[in-house]
Amino acid sequence: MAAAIGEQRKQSTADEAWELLLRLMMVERLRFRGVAAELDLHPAQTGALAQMEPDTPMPMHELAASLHCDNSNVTGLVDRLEARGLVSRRPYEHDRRVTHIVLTPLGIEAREQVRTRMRAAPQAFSRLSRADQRMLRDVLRRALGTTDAA
Amino acid sequence: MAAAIGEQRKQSTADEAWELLLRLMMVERLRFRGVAAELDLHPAQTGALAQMEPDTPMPMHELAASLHCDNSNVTGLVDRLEARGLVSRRPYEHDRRVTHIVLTPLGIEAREQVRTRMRAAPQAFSRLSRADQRMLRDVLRRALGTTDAA
DNA sequence: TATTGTTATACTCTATAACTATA
DNA sequence: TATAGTTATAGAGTATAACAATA
Repeated sequence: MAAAIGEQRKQSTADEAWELLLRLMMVERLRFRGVAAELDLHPAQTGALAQMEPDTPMPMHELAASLHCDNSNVTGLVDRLEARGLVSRRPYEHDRRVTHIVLTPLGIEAREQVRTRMRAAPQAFSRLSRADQRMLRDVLRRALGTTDAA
Repeated sequence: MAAAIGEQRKQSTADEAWELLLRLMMVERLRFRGVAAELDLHPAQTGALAQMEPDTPMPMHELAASLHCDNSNVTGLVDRLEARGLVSRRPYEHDRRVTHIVLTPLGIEAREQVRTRMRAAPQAFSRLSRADQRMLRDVLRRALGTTDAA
């Protein structure tokens, strides 16, 4: 039952941890989708909102870069967010090629919804003792680099 | 610079761990996309392949369930995988409403590619000591339930 | 009656290429 | 020349509703 076709050889400890993490993320992805659906937004749209800061105009090409997609993609994305009243375009005087995007009050609210809902730890974590939670956090800090390296 | 608008109040230890995890997954998502792109497949298509087992025919509605999407979605998905020679449809005699999907040899190979490439732990984990790796794995096991509960 | 898979429809995402207006 | 954003185009994902075949 375990050694089916000879599929899995030796799995390192790190690989085992990664497998567990993938399983967790599969579950959590449903939460993402649920939040987006409740706001009647496409997942990509919630992603865009999550990238933005209130009162912080963002050049469209910068949004494209954060989303790892083409500029042309952002045009339509912003069109639809703007039609929904969540963001608005604003010309940027110092470089007239650039257009800035800003969150509207409605957009700020939606963005807060997304962030607060997604920032809550998964249910699976509440199962852990406080010591385990600290251990998990500290190990992840070390993995990602205490400073900022990703 | 840290307390901008009063955005973040108190963040629990579990929430901190979750935030780190989200940061990790943002990076790893690029790996997913890269693997799919290298195989010239859409991410959803690689997901479908990953769900299937070699020599294990799968009803289409079951595939839809694993992917958390509608049956009608799977029709087109399988159409395209079949056109690529990665899967094939097979009638199921015992219930003639059902169609089974099976991986072709080419599909098995692609599925192996996807799985082996995605099963490797992220680079961030190699930065950890063996003790940390074990700790991470064991905590995650406890979080997800040693048995199977998610 | 309920389920499986398909079709039709509509909307969104996504990339590429060509275009403009700037720089 | 290079960059920012748009447009046009094409292909894929996704859901809903309606449908035929089967249970």
